[in-house]
Amino acid sequence: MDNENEEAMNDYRLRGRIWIEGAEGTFLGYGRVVLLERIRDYASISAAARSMKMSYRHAWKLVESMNSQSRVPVVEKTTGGRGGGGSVVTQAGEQAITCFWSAYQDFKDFLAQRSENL
Amino acid sequence: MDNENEEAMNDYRLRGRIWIEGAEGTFLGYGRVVLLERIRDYASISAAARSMKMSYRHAWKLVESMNSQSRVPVVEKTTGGRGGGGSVVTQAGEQAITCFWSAYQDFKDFLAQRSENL
DNA sequence: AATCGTTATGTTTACCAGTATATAGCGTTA
DNA sequence: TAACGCTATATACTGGTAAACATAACGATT
Repeated sequence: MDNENEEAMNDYRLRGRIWIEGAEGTFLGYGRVVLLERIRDYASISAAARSMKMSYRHAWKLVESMNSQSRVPVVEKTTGGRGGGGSVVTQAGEQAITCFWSAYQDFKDFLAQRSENL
Repeated sequence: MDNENEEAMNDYRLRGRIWIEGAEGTFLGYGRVVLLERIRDYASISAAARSMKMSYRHAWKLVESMNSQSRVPVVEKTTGGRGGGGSVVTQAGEQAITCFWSAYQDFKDFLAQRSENL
């Protein structure tokens, strides 16, 4: 196909974000899910936060927010003991992760699809 | 259908936002499109801004941003004259409005669709 | 009982987007 | 030519969010 006299290529992109809202606002978003995954990987909120260059305080608040909006906690925390304690992502947490990535993938497809012919 | 022993109704909602990006970042978003529509309705950036309780400065910046990212301006501004001047939304602006609402509607459908069974 | 690294939580600081304020320039109309 | 209300633009202020800082509590292990 000859491109010479065609309209200029579309250099606009459709972009966006999605999140899952619960009773108190955001329940799950991109950052929260990545945090969950890292908590799972490191078995520690503080290590997860460090790995994302996020302040522990902030990470802790996010976990509180998620737990308080879930019937079953997404993260179980242990205080004290050998190594000072730690945290694990529950089955419900794993489901939340999967659920979000599923919606996220569809959303990415949607954006790519609708980015053509803007 | 008997609801007694069913899983609790889903009280999560999938939410999100979308915007169209150009070379310098956001080109069109919800607020910008509403602003465009009001500029069209009032034939004035300042009246449009007032009607949205948005500062004139902010509105003006948004218009600059949109115009600078569009091959053809979306708003044409007139300085001085009867009434001090004014602004009109161009054909390209109208197209931008339509284009965004179209994507927005599809996005709303997507969110509603994916909100079921979270 | 001393240690360790984590969870838990309050307090202060830094930052930035948007608002407020102020002023100049413009050009048609009366 | 005076006036009007809008565009144009600089500077200062503000409020809310995230980061930074600072401790305290905890409990298995040694």
